[in-house]
Amino acid sequence: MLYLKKYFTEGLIQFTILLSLIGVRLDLDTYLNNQLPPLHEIILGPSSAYTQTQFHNLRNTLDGYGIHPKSVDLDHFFATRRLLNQVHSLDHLRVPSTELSAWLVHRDPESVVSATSQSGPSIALDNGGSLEDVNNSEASAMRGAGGASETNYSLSGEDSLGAVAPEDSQEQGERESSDDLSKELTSLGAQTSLSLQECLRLLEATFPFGEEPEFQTSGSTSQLRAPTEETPSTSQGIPLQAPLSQSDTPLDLEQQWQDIMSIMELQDMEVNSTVVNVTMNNDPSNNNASSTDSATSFGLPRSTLINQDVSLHQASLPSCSQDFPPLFNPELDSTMVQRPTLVRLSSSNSSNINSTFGATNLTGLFLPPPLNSTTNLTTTPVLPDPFSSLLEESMLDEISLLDLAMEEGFSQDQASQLEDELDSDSGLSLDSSHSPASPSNSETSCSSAASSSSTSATFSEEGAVGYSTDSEAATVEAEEGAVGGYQPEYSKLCRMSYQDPSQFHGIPQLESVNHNHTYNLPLASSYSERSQMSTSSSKKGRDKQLQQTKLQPPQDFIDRQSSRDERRARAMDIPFSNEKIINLPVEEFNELLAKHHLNEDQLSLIRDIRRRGKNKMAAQNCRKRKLDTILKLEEGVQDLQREKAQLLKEKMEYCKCIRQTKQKVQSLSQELFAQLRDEEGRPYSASEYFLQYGTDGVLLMPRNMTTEQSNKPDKKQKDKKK
DNA sequence: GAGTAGTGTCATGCT
DNA sequence: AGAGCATGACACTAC
Repeated sequence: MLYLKKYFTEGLIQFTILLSLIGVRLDLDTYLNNQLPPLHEIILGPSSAYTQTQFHNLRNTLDGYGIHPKSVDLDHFFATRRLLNQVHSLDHLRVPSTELSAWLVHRDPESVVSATSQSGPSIALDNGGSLEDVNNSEASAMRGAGGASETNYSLSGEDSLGAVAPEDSQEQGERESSDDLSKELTSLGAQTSLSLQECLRLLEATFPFGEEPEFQTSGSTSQLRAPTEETPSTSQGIPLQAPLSQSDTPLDLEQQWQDIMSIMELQDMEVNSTVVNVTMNNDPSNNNASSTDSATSFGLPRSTLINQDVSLHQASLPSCSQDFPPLFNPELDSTMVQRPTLVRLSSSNSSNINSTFGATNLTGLFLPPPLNSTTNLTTTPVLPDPFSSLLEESMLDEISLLDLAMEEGFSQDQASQLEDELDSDSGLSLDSSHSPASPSNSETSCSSAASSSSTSATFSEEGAVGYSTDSEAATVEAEEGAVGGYQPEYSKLCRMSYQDPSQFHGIPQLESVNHNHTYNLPLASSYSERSQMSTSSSKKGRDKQLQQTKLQPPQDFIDRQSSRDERRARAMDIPFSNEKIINLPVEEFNELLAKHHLNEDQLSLIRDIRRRGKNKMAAQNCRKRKLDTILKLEEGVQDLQREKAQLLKEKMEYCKCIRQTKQKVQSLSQELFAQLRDEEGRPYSASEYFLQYGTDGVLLMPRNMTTEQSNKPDKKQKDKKK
């Protein structure tokens, strides 16, 4: 658990990640015990109901809908969003890494145990031959997926790709037991390479479908070292399957988790062009520290191991931009380009790849299917599709879209707004805080017929709300409880609706109601406000305060809670309520003043009260408008982010399509190239010639041909219209 | 005690 | 010109 602590120290984000993933892991413990589908899904992403539930839970609890803007849970919320985004970015990383572990197997027959027991993230670097195999398998997987013909594309003409070593004995060995497998692999030790399919078939034959220990588990340092040290035990025919899958399961989960973390952190790091740098990037702080306890594969130990056993030094990371520049925009590429890092760890000879498959590999890095297909071919056919479908569809659709949308723009305010939208009752009472007959009531009547009927009926009874009715109204409001729970919080403010006096024209009572009644009876306004405050279940403190307040003498309470103008009005013996002073239409107001013989001080005070009351309501509306404006802007941002996410998704789909097309073109061109013969019947050398596609067909062009020369197709060229 | 949110009030400009 | 509205700024209060 030490590594957990270390992750904890890295911040709340990782804490949240841990929490969420712990849940997954717990589920998968039983999942594993039942010998059910492999652990790939854990690494690859939420392909099971567990993760789905997990994300639903995240969304339900942490997406802000149920979080108050001031709630500290928002920290979890935003952290979770980042987590989800990070998980999104993981989608294309897992499979390539898992695929590569197979190469460790075939590369070093002595390390069968390690390769089979370790995970994909353990980077098995190999030389050109391996790469060729990878490409072959990848291409065949592509063809298989695309329904293309099973043309053999062993790339016979490509010397640089290294040897293709399909062995008949290996074909037999794939049906044999693990003992035989070990022996076979041992016997193959002298070989530089063998085809990926053959190797993986052997593995598949040894490890029945669904278990696949070699791909499920992360390679720990100790385990990685074990093969070379404990080769005899392996070669002695010890059953590989059971012990590995059983004993390594708990550790594997940890390792996979750390692999996830490692790759997540990798994505945040700058991609280096060499494998050594990449591994160095992994070590220093996070991964190395986290991997020490559980001996995860991404730390320095693994790189050391790889350097020792698999000669990573010769590996290089080809530049993605070489082959596939225009397809990536900086935004998308920032993550996509980094993903190939792990994949490239296994690519020791990029030039070979590029020369033969062109953008295939690079595009394959962009999207998982081809690499997945490779893994799929040999290990779990279920893996790739669920992976891609879940990550690209489910996660992008259900999580990424929303999360991306919320990533920047989903503020606490919007969270509270959404919360309020779900909780219509609470939103009705905002302005009722001032008094039962306050504008909120009228506004409530605007938004809720039920509540308006009760409140407005109460307050319009008298026209100008009297003290008694206010008290009653306060009681009504308090009794309504759910409708009138006053919470002077942002989210409640957001629910304020504008005063719309025009709605009440012709209805003097309602028009009168449609104003702030703060200047009503002091007791009514403040007391009812506090009553409403007490109705809020979340304001227990206020409730206690209210209980104490209720015990106090009413007059005392009135004096204390009255506004200045109310007190002044009482002191000046103003014969009508502040409610009337403020809310009456100017004509009625003037008539009211005319009815009563008032001195100058009284008139001045009344006019001040009216002015201040009007201004107070105006200020409330102004603030409400501000908030609504902010919310609308945030909604706009959210919409734009959703749109952006959708566009990104479409872009990915287009890129996927382009990649597949490129692969097809590449395979066809290779097939075509292999069939081409010169005048003497000899095949053209791939190092000397290449195929150029033009509008009039395919031209065979010498590589040393300059651009100008290429414009003159008078050289050796053949038009192969296919 | 400081920070913050909510609210009331004033001043000002505009309709 | 007066009334009303909108809004920035400030002060007060409660948390």
